[in-house]
Amino acid sequence: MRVREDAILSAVNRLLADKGFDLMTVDQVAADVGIAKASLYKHFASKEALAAAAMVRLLQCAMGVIQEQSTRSGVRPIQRLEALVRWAVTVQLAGEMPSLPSQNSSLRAELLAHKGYIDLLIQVSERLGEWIVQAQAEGDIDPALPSEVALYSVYARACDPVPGFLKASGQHEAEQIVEWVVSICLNGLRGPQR
Amino acid sequence: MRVREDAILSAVNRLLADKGFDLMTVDQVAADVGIAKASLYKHFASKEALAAAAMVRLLQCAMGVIQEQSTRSGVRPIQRLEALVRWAVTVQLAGEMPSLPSQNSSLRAELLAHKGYIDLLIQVSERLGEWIVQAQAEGDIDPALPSEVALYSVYARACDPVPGFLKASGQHEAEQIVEWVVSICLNGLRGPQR
DNA sequence: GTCTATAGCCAGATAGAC
DNA sequence: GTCTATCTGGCTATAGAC
Repeated sequence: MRVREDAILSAVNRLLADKGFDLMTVDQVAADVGIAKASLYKHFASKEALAAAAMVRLLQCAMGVIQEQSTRSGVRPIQRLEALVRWAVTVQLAGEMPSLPSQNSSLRAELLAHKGYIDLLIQVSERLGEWIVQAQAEGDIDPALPSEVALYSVYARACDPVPGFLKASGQHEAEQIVEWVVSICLNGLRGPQR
Repeated sequence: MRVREDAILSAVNRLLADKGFDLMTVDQVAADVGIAKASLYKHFASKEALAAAAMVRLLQCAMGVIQEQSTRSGVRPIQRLEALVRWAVTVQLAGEMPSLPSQNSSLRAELLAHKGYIDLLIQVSERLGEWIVQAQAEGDIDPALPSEVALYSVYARACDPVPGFLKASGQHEAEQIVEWVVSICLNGLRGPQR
């Protein structure tokens, strides 16, 4: 059932964003959805599969943002990148960005074996890579930087602890926090002042 | 016994850097040190206490770097900050930076109750805060940025996934990776070009 | 303070009826 | 596909001898 699985993934997404993979329990997922744990396992083979499916959904959202930015005309590549970074930071600040530990080996294995996930990840990386190279040609990203470095720097905004800390301090508006984090990111990639 | 506890904390530090708090097991710590698990609990009351002690040791190292930088004369505040960021990134890249999940509640509670930890954290934050304000006065950090934002951005370099990813790609030297990450961080804080 | 042995708990996963 | 009930294993922490 498609609707049921969507509800499951929403719960997984929320729990991953809230507690992370290691502290998320399948019992909690089942409780949040309102079904028995055994029923969950009829839809997804393992806890790792749950996380993988949530990550696929996230990457699909990212591709949506990328597609949307691609249709804008008369826009510099750096502005498309900025829009994607802003989206990522906004989602994270809203507590809706699932976070996976890069350390967990069973999870890594499952993710690397998940064709849908890998394919999407490659797609996203290639699209962003193009924008980065173009932005370097226009001088908006330091041409001395390998595009790989810029790509990882963009990806890292999805798990940046800074927005969360600033939000927890309670002294700033969410929109303001997003602007700071986005501009710090892009200014960092722009390179030294001349 | 002081030597024994130092060996324990070294093992904890290594395991925290390698697997993180949730995946680190007390059994592994005991095995690494070469003693029985029950003996471990004679030195530290809980797994959380182990992590807290490791974090205190890390903050002491950070204070050491700060003190050392304070003695340098004729050096701009931004250069002192740069040295600290470089130290953090280097430690992290060497796989010696313990990482704690900001989500785990039992751990957070124990850390916040640990006076030695909190005091050190405040000390470090105040010292770095001074440098940041001075760097803003000299135009090396965007004066429009609350110093708090810059402080968190510096702290975040200790758990930045970018150096690890770049190292895993195997295409770059560690020194080169450190320089990229450090300069991206400082350029980001410098603000927009004029 | 060190050990062996074990208590107690909890989480992932499964069995089997409906 | 959903449920209740249970298995299984691993983990934190402790008991108790030496």
